[in-house]
Amino acid sequence: MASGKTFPESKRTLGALLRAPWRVLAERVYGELAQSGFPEIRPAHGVVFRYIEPEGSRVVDLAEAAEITKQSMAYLVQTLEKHGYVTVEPDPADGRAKRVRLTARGEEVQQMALRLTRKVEREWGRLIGNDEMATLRALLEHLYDALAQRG
Amino acid sequence: MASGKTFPESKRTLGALLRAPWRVLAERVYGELAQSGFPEIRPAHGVVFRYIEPEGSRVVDLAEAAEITKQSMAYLVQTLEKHGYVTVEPDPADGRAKRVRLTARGEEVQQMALRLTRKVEREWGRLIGNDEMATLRALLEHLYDALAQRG
DNA sequence: TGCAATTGGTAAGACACTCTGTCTATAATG
DNA sequence: CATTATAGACAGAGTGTCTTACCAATTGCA
Repeated sequence: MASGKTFPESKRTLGALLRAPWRVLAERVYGELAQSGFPEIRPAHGVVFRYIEPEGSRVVDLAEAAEITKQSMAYLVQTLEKHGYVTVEPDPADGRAKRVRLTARGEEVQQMALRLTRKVEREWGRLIGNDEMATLRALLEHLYDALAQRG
Repeated sequence: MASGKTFPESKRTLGALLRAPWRVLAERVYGELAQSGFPEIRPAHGVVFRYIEPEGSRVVDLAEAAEITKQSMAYLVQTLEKHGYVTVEPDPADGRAKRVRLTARGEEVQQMALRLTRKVEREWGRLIGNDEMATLRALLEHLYDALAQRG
C-alpha cells in the first residue's frame, strides 16, 4: 500500500503536528543559511530578523515582540552584533536606550531566510497539494491572529 | 473589522505560524501539569511520553523516534527516573540494553497531557470554528505523514 | 521644580537541553 | 574465535533561557 507507517492517535497530538514540521523547516532554512556563509545564524535568532524594524528597534521592544526577557534578547543581539549582522547604537531620542539595526549582511540573511521559507512552502505544496498547502497556511494565519488577539 | 493588529507578510512566515501556536499549547499543557503536581515535566520530556511503548522502550529506540542523540535521550530519561516517572531496568533479552518503562505516576502524566492537549484543541475550535480546526488538524496530519515518509 | 516611580539596559549566576567525542561491555557475524 | 556493530555511560562544551540585583536616564506628579 505505498504509504508508510501509521501512528496511534497519541503520537499525533497537536503538539507533535505543529512541532515536527517546524523542526523540518528550521533544519532546512538554517542549514542552507549555514551553507551559504551565515553559519552563526541559529533558529533562536529568527525572532530578531522577524521583528526588527527598518529604522532599528530597541532591545526591549524586540524582547516584547518575541515574548522573551530583555536579557535573553540582549544575548541574541550581542551574538548577532559580534558577527556583523546588526549594529547597536545609542538612541538619540532616549539616553537609556539603544537602537539595534540590521547591517547589509543582516539584511541579506533576512531576505534569504524569507526566500528559503517560501521555497520550502512551495515544496510542501508539491508534497500535499498546492490547494491544501494554501488552506493550511490560511488556517494557521487565522489561528495565529485569534491567539494573538486573545493574548 | 473589530480585529487587532495586522502583520506584514514577513512576520507570518511558515515558521512563525507553526511555532507560535506550539508555544501557546506547550505553555498551557506544561503549565497545567505543573499546577497539578507534576512540576518537573518539561516540554522536552514530551517525546518520551509520546514514543514510549507500554512494554517499555530502549533508550536508543526512544532517541531514534525523537530524532535526538541517545545521550540527549538518556539525559531526559534520567531526569524522569529521578522524579519517579519512569523506571529503568536491564533488558533481559540484551545484556547491553535497558528498558525504560512508565511508572503509574508516569502514566498519569501521559494521560493528563493527552487530555490537556485535547482540551486546548477544543478551545481553539471554539476560537476559529470547529470545522476549521478539524480541517487544520487533518491538513497537519497529511503534512506530517508526507514529511515522515520522505524522511 | 524636585523627588519618586518607571523604564531601558547590564551583570552575574543558574539551569535545561543539546551536541561531540571517547569509552566499556555485550552481541552478532564472518 | 576475531572482528565489527550496538547499547549505553561519562566528560566536556555550547546555546538559549530564566531570576535576581543593579544602574542610569526619563517621566510624571505633588
